[in-house]
Amino acid sequence: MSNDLKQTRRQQSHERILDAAARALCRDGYAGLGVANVMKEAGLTHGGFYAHFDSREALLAEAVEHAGMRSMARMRERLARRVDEGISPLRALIEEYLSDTHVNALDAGCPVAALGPDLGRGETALRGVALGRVQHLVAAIARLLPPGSAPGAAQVIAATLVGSVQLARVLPETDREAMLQNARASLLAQFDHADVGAH
Amino acid sequence: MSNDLKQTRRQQSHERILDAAARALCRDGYAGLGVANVMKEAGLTHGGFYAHFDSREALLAEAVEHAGMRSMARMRERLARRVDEGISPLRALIEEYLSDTHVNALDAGCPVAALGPDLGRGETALRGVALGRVQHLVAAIARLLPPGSAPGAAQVIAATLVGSVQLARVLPETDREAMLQNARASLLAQFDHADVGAH
DNA sequence: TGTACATCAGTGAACGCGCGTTCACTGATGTAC
DNA sequence: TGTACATCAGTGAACGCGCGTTCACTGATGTAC
Repeated sequence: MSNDLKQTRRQQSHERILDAAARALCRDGYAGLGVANVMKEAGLTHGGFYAHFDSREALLAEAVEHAGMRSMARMRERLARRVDEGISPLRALIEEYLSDTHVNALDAGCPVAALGPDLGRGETALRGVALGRVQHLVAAIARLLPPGSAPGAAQVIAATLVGSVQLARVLPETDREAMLQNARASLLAQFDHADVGAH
Repeated sequence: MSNDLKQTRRQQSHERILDAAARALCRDGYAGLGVANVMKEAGLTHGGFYAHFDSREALLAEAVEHAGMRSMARMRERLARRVDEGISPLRALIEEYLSDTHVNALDAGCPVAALGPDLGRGETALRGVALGRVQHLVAAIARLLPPGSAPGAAQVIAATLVGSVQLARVLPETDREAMLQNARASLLAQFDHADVGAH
C-alpha cells in the first residue's frame, strides 16, 4: 500500500480540484473560476494549488476537458436508459439535452452550452481544448444520426441544442419549458425520421 | 449654442464610452470590460468615468442595450438591401446573420451571440436588460417569418443562429464556412418556404 | 465689449480590495536499519 | 518491532499587480453685469 495509495491520495485531491473547477466553470464561465474559491470548494487551502497545476490557465484547460468528459458520460448513461425504453438514440439526445433538468443543472451540464463564446477566447492551448470539446459534441451527435442523414446535420443539431439551452437559461423559468418544447419539436421533426409520430 | 452644445459635448463622450464598451463586451464578454480600458478606447482618462455612469455594473447594462440596438440597426440596413434585391426577408436574415462578415466581426456583431451564457449571469438589472435583448432578437425574427409559420419558430431560429455563430467562432477559419453553410441550408429548408429552390 | 465669476467635463494621483502566485514551514506517511 | 530519518501533500502568511472607485484639482466654456 505504499506507492499506490500515495498516488491515490494525491490524485484524489487533483480530482476534487478538477470537479470543483468544472462546476465553477459551468456556473460562472472562465471569469468565474478563481483559484482560491476552487481550492476551498475542494476542501483545501489555496497555497497547495501549485503542487497540482502550473497555473490558473492550466487548470482552466484541464477543467474544460474534465467538464466535457463528465457531462458526456452522464449524458451517455441517460441516453442508454431512454434507448432501452425503445426510443431512438437521436430523440433521446434531443429530449435529454433540452430537458428542464439539463437546463437547470447550471454547474453539471454541457460545458459547450455553459461556456459558449468563452470557448473562442483565451490562449492557444485553452482554445485547442475548447475546440476539442466542440468536436466531441458534434461527433457524438453524428454517431446517433439515422443512416442517410445529411452531412453536417450533426453540426446544425449541436448549434441548435447549444443555442436553445443558452436562450432558455436567459428566460424566466415560466417561459423556459415552452422554449425547450419548441426546440425539441423542431429538431425531432427535421432530423428524427426513425420514429416520427411514435409519440 | 449654450445648453445644446454643452449637452452635446457631454453626450458625445457618453456615446463614445458606450461604443467602446459595446465593442469590448462583444469581443471579450462581461469579464473583458474594464473601466480603464474602455475609457482609454474612448479617448478619455479613467477618472472621468463616474461622471457618466454610477458604476461598472451600470455601464455593463447600458452597453448590452447599446450593443443590441447598434447591431439590430446594422442588420436592418443589410436586410433592406438584400430584400431590395428580391430575396425574402427571412432568407436575408439567415444569410446575413450566418455570414462570414458577421462571424468574423467579433466586436460589432450581435451581442446575444457574443455574450451567450453571460446573459443569464449578473445582477437583476443587468439580467433584465439581457432578457430584453433576447426578446428583441426573437421578436425581430418573428416579424420576418412568412404568415402561417409555426408559433415558436422564431425562438428556434434564434437559438440556431446564436449557436451556429458561437460554434463557428470556435472552429479554425478553414472550417467556419462549411459550418455556416450547413446552418444556412438547414434553416432555409425548414423555415423559408417563400422562395425554396429560388437559388 | 470687456472683466469677474460660476459651471462643468475631464485629469491624474491615490486608496482598498481581491486575485494569482510564491515560499518557508508543518504534520503525516513511508523507508532504512 | 522500534527508532531515526526522508518524503510529500498541504498550510497560511506574504507579495505584487490590476481593477473599481474616489477626490482634489485644472482648464475650458458659459453667464452676469
